[in-house]
Formats: sequence, C-alpha cells, structure tokens
Amino acid sequence: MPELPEVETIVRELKSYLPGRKIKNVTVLWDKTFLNLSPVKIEDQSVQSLGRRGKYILIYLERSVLIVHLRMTGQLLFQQKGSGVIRADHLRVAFNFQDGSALLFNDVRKFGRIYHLQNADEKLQKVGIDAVDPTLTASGFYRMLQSSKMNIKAFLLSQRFVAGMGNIYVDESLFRSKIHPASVSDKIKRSAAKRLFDEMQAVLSFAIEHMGSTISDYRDANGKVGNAQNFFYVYQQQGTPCVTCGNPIKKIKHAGRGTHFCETCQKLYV
DNA sequence: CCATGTACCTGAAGGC
DNA sequence: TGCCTTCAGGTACATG
Repeated sequence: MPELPEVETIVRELKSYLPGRKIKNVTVLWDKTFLNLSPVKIEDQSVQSLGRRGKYILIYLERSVLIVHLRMTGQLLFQQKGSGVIRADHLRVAFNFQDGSALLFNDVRKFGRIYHLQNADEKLQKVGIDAVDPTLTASGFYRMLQSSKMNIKAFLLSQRFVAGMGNIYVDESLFRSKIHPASVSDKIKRSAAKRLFDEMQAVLSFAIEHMGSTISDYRDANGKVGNAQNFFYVYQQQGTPCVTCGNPIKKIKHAGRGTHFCETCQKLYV
C-alpha cells in the first residue's frame, strides 16, 4: 500500500504525538510482525524523535530504534487516551504508553514488519537516497540512471537507487515525463532524465499535500483516508482517454507489476 | 548484472 | 448463493 507520500503523512502526524511519551509495554498479537533484535529493553524508554527513509518509518527511542515498514496493508494508528477507540480490526502489535495512549500496528495481510534495533544504519544499508532528499539533484539522478541497464520501472521500484517510489507514483511520474516504463535506464537522454526527476518531485509533493492516496487500506495516523487518488492520470485509469492525446490508457504486466501508461505519449528508450 | 517467478497473507471482485 | 480465479500501495529470495 503505502509509498513515500503516505509514509511521510504518517510520520508528520506522529511527530506531533509521540515525542516524550514513555512506553509502558508492548503487546504482540502476531509474532512475525515484531522482530525484537535489540538487547536493550523497550519498556520505560521514551520516544525521542521521528524520521523516515524511503518507505521506512524510524522511531528513535532513548537507547534503541524502531523501524516500521507497512508493506501492503500496514497502518500505524495513534490511539489518544480517552477519545473514541480507533478502528483496528487486524491489530498485530500495540505499543502502550504510560499516559494511557497507544501506537497501534494494524495490518490485514501480515506483510508489515517492525524491527527493534540498536542502530538504524544496518537495516538501511541497501536503501538508496530518499526521493525527496534535498541533496538529490537531476544530474545526480541522471548519473544513477547511467549506471544501470535495468528497465526504468524496475529501477524506480527497486529502492536501491532512489527510495520511496512505489507502483502508483512510478506509473504517474513516467506518464508525466513521457517515458515508456520498459525504457532501459542508461539509454534515457539527459533531458528526459531531468523531466522524470522533476515530475517525480511534483508527483510526490502533490500527493503529500493531499495526505497520500487511499486505494483501499491506507489510513493516516488518525485513521483518515488520503485524497491524492482522485487525481491520477494513469494508475487504475486503463480504458479512459489519455489527457494528452485521447487514446485509451493501457494496462500491462511489467516488472511483475500492473503497469499503466499511454503507448502513444510515452517514448521507449532502448 | 538483469529478468522472472514464487513466497509471504487476506479479502474483494469478477466469471460461471 | 456458491466456487474458483485473479488481483492488490511491497520486498526477499531462488533460478536461468
């Protein structure tokens, strides 16, 4: 489910809720979700700060860190003390704070993971630079493309070069920059690479402003749906006319994923 | 190095 | 009303 804009929305909200709250205990209802790999105990530690790298949520405690990945259907919900009980029909892990509030991990498909670690670095070794990191530039992005012979869809989905893009925002960014998803990364011209970089930034910041996209399961930390799904040009728009040329948007299987694009507007670089 | 398939899970939707 | 298949915002791992 969630890609960079959805994860960013959750992190921004949690920044206003979690710092300073002290963990009383942790309830684990599905063992595989919570990997407790730190020798330091989690009880009695306070949340210090929040961070994000790609789709990973980082919750820094005093002596260790929690790394959360929502995968397809994970939700991180903040349960205020005393207010109505937040909906969590598939609760897997609950972090209960001493003041009576709680952070709930709800996840229908059980793919989501929470790692309790000494240090975040080990887990993030193979994750590329965050897609909205201000130090990432169009020319830096072009250099990364030059280093790879993967098709551009797989390149963007891999998280190895740039982290945070998923199936929705890859398809939207490729459409808006007029690049065919099967294009070979190191064959993409400098000007097209610049276009792709700029459209990635535009697509992601627009989605963040609209609190992410809800297809089915995504909810923010308050349990609310996003709004960016109302503005897709190609994702799940197969059959509808392309906004540029009017030909129907196509859906194919590519890089193992449903892939939406316009075959007349998007140029194939090979 | 790269592409493809499978596994991990549940539930919704569509075909018959 | 079933029953069966396919598909889903992701990633890790095995195999050519």
